[in-house]
Amino acid sequence: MEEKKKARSTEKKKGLPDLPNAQIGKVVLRYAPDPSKYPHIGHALNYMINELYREKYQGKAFLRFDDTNPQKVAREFYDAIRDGMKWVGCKWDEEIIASTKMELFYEKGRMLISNSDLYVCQCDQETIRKNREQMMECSCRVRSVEENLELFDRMIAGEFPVGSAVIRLKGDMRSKNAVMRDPVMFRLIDPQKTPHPIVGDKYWLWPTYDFESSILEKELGTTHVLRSAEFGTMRVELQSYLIKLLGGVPPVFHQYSRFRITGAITKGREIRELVEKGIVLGWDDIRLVTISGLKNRGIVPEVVKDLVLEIGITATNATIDWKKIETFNRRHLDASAPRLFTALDSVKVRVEESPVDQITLRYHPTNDSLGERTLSLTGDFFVSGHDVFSLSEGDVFRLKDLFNVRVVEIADVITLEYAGKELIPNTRKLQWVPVSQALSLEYTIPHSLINPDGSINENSLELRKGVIEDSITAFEVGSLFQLERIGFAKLNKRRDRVIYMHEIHK
RNA sequence: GCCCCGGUAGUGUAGUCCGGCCCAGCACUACGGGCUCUCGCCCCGUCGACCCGGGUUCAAAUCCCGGCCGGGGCACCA
Repeated sequence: MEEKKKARSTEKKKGLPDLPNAQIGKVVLRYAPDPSKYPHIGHALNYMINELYREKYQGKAFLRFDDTNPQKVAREFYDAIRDGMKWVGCKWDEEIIASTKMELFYEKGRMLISNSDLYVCQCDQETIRKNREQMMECSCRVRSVEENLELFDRMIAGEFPVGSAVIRLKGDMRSKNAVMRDPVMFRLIDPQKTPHPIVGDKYWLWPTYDFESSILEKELGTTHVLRSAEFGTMRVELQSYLIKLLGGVPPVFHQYSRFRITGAITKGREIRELVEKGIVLGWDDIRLVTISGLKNRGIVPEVVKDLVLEIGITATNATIDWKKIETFNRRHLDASAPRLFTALDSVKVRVEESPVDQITLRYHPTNDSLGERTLSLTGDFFVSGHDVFSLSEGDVFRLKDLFNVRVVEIADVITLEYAGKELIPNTRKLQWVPVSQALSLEYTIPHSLINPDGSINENSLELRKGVIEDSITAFEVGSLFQLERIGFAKLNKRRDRVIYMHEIHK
């Protein structure tokens, strides 16, 4: 019994569950973002899910931009998405931009019209909506193939005003699934008013998502669609139906639930509001969970994988605690980040007759590859004000990794005296910065953007000052550190003798 | 309103298909302890859950029915 329990607990653990109908080497996946927003952690998770399955089955993956709504897509997002995917560590074999496949969509449109699967509908939007609700077919449905073909080409040519006609699928107006009730496959969009960032003002007639993605699913030979549940289960029937009409085999659809992050704003619209109101500094603000925000914050991409493996691809709504992200990140950073001494709200102390004038310290207690630095000492040090606060005259404490000191006098400058080199068990140990090697530190601490009551926290950036050892100048801007006894931090910039950093997390 | 889907400790999950090996496993958090020249990492321990009500059965987290709660969808968005 004991053994069985053990087997059960160790057997799982790593990796995502198997996909149905998946064979090594034959899986075809696609990342299908729509370039109308900056990618956030949710997209990162989606990318990673696909990436993990691509690896698991040694499959093929496409990056496919579903950019068939010129009213929404914008140039800047294509690169933001590519960058996000690269950061997360996703690989793709080929990139497809849907808007460059318009002739294919038209060709398939004509084919389906010829097969009487599509028809031109000239009812207005409201009528279409009502008819679908009441399961009623409209008279446009009986138009001849020839006439449909002619109208289709005239729509492509821009001869119809926007809104005056659409192309619909001859579905099933009596279906329980409302999506199957003759959905719109093409609609008119004025290219003069909203030119497309990739193809400009060339096209009037644009496929809808269901049509576009189904065509491309078939062309690409997609075997598995892994996406979040926001697409809805009703679309699966439609898209499968369309793919069959085109002579393809529908992929396996796997839709996992969306998730929330506690203390973070994940809705694109709300992030946009924060950016526009100037509450955050931009889409890459360190308080945001956009991919660029996380990257800026100092979250390492491995965390995305950790999260996916932890959450899996279940249908239940998951709430990710931001603390979880910190925990995962801390583990990665703990192994790789150099340690540095910092004193916040620094206070100067003087050690009289300091017997040591130089010391070499490792950047990491166990990671040899990070090397070491040598600090020269004059007897004058900075320590954190917070530490000094609780000191009384006569107290003995230790300057960490250096020697013990006894408090002689607490005045403007705190005077200490050397009190031995040997480590005394249970002594307090304070980190220190030699005055001769101290640079000013501007330390920003990000707090949650949301107050416990749900309102926006307008003061979510706390600024603290201190000093940091000048060893930091040996590192590049963007490097990640552990400031001992303070937290993990990222170097943002250096200006003259001032170092700018922010706290990634404790 | 109409369609789906889901509800296992504070959180995330395993188990549910094919009822017994589950008086429910793992991880994070919290708490306690150990290690450590960091308030970090690591190690050990403790608390803690099958939404509710019926039914089927020798036996139900697992099957059936009803309820409650949560999520998604029902666009000329993706």
